[in-house]
Amino acid sequence: MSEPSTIETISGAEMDKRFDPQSYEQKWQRRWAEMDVFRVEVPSDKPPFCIMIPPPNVTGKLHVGHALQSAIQDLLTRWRRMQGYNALWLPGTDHAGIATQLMVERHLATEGVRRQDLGREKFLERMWQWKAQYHGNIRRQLDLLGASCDWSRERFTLDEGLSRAVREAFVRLYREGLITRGEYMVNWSPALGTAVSDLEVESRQVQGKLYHVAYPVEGSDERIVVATTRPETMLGDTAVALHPDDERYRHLQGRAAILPIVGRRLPFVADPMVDIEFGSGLVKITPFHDPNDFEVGRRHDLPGIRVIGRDGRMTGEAGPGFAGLDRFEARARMVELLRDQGYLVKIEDHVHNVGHSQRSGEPIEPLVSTQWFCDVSGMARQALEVVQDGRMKLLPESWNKTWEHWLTNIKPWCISRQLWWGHQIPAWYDEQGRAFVAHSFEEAAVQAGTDRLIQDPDVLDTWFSSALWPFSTLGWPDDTPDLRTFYPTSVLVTAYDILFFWVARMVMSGLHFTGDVPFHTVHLTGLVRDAEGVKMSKTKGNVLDPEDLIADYGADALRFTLASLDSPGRDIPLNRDQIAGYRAFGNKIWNATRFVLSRVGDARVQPSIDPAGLAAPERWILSRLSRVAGEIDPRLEELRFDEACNRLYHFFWGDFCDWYIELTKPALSGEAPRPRVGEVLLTVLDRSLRLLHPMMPFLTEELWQRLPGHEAIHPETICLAPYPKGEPAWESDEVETGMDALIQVVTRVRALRAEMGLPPKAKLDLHLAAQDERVGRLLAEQEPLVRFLTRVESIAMGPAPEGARRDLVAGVEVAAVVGQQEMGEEERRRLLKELEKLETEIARSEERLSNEQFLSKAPAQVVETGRARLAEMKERRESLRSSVGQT
RNA sequence: AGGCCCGUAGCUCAGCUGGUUAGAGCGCUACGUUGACAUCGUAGAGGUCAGCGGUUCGAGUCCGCUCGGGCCUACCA
Repeated sequence: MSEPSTIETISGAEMDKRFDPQSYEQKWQRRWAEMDVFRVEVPSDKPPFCIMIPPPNVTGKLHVGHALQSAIQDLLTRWRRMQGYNALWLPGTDHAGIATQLMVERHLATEGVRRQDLGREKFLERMWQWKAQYHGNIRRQLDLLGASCDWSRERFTLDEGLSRAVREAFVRLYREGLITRGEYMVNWSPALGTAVSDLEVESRQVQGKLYHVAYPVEGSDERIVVATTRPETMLGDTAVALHPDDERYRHLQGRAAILPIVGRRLPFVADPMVDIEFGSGLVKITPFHDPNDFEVGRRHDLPGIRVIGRDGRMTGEAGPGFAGLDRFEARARMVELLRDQGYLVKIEDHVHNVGHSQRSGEPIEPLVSTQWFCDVSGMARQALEVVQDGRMKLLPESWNKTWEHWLTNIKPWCISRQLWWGHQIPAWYDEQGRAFVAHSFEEAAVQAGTDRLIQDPDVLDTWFSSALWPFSTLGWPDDTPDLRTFYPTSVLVTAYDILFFWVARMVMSGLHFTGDVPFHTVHLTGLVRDAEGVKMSKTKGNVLDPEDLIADYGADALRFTLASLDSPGRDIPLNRDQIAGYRAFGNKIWNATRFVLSRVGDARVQPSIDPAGLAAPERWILSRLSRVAGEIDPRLEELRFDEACNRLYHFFWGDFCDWYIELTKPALSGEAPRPRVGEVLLTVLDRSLRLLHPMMPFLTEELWQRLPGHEAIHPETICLAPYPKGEPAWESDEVETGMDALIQVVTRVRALRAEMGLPPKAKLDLHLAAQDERVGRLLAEQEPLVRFLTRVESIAMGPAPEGARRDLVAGVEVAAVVGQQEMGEEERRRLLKELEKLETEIARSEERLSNEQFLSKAPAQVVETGRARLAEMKERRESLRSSVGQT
């Protein structure tokens, strides 16, 4: 796809009028790769900065959420790199156990093949082929975005290195007694044929039925009533529970009920789990098919009966009429039988929550099963602490409570999965079924004293390996230079929807295995939604594909859009209009550069500029640039990408293009020459491009390479040029105040023209009178500029003549003389309306300024500005009155 | 049931520790095209900051309640 790229000289101002991102974006991505600019060296004198990519599914496709996260990660990495950090963005992918295996199984199904037909080995071969086929997609897409990853350090969770880390972690936890194997109630997904963790179960509200069933009491004519949403589980009942304090059922204690249909004896047990208020206050207990009942069963030593199997069908133990039936068919059958035999008391509609398998969508079947569990309670406490004591920051902080709540209510993590794609559990069984957990078969064989061992067929939850990602990718468990240099990493950027799946587990395992947090800061982004704020989904057809967006608008526009929409604590509505808006910004930057290059003659970019000897417009833009540059680092340090983007956008478009470039025109044309305008233009452009580079890497590189003299900043690439900072020597309040007045005067005159309904070319004479002497001087010096920008005939410095239309802005009285022009009715009405507003404003201001409380309690500064404001409003009122009064 | 977030211009959103006249983008209106850019320029219209109460000299901002919307956690059979 790529013709060999040549390093031709890119200069000259023969630029197209419209910019075309396609023409240069991938060229630069290739060239950066050839120059190897993103590879980090270790050890290094530079301070380390490191971000681990949240590894996407190795065979997946990046969605806009990935694009958002990647844009931010790349922004941070490029910014730190330019600041002189040894900045590593480590890329990689996840094997994504269930998701990927499902994909391949579905693919096989089209050939009429099941994985069981192939057998484990052959099936895994297919999996690896699949991985090989799609693996390149992720890199290709990240390249499209302009990601500055160090691909020499790319990792995959099933790589040998990471697999070793997984085995090491497993063995350690096992030896510490934190990983155990046991028979417990788990969330079983019949369609997937595996257990899943609590997090992989999503509860959905379901319109169901509540069946009230009569159970005879043994040795009497009494019948008690129990309620259930799942009558089919009755077949596995082994008790009926009541609350120990429930007076109504005191007489039942020590006795038993008889299970209808089956006739089994069900002892009554007293357990506080029963809610006296709900239903009859009696609960049927099915220890093997309900998580609560499982606990009750344990407490009372009740037997369990497995009536539903792993395939979701009734087992032989369910009895002849049921064995082999699907669990939902069994429900219908049971209801029918109960009704026929007079046990069914009533059926009510009942809205309740039912756990569904997140991956397959079907209802979870709670089953008792032998699985591997990880006790994370101790690690959870540590993870809680590091947020509380500030060793790790969650941003936005509003997540702290959720973090706390989840970690304090955490249960053992079921880590085994009945799948083939993943890290096979490093446990081997001898012929007696004893388990030996070890790093390898050999080690297990030594422990067991035999090599007649069979490895546990199950694999680990995908998130088990992801939990080790921040350090396994750096070489852990070995003590590597990378690990020493980059761990703990700097920032984690991810969406809040995997806070528990992934972030919490990384923190827990990081603290446990390395004794340190895996990252200092977690930046939780919102979820990207469509223009209406609706979650994107394939079925709704509202999915925006980053590749399409890049093709339509360019990667830079997409990146800038995403970064500016990343406000804390909010989901992100993305629409094409916004991206088009930032593409226009790219075009603006392109054309501003085109203008500068075509007009600056021999001038060159200056590494530094001494403002002494420069005229006010030059000193103004340098001052503005310095202030904006000084605002970017703090914003990026706080991860406020939206604010950083907005400031740069407004500086470049507003200050630089709308004003400064316009201000240079009379100077460049020779109409009103000023010193070193070209140098200033180029230097401001250079720094602006550098400031924007982390957000818009391609465009800024493409343009920066064309600036004469850019080599003095960095010989090769803007990627490695220093990130600009504020230049205190450039900043001047006086110049900014004066130029601000000039800008406001110009704006006011233009508005006057429009208000008076004057054609743009109608003659106008201007009188300007500044209250501040320095402002007056600046206006006088720049008189040709003001004339150029306002297109007035003449400007006189001094008080307004009789009959002029007067106004006051920024302490400057602006008076326009318009020949015999009469004031129109419309304009007169507008002025009167404005005067009226001004009057109420003045009244309010006077009231406050005469308030003793305000004067004594408010800070002097506030009182001061209040007074100045009042004075200005009064003057403005005078001006307006005279304008209105004279008609 | 508990927790969290949100309600600011027609739309999507900023507004930091309370302090002048509440901002942006898009959209809308009028005008403008002999050269940086029509992916543009100039000027403008548009908001009782969901509601009520409180704290304060001062509240979009802090506190309480109400209404409306969203999300997350939870075993009510």
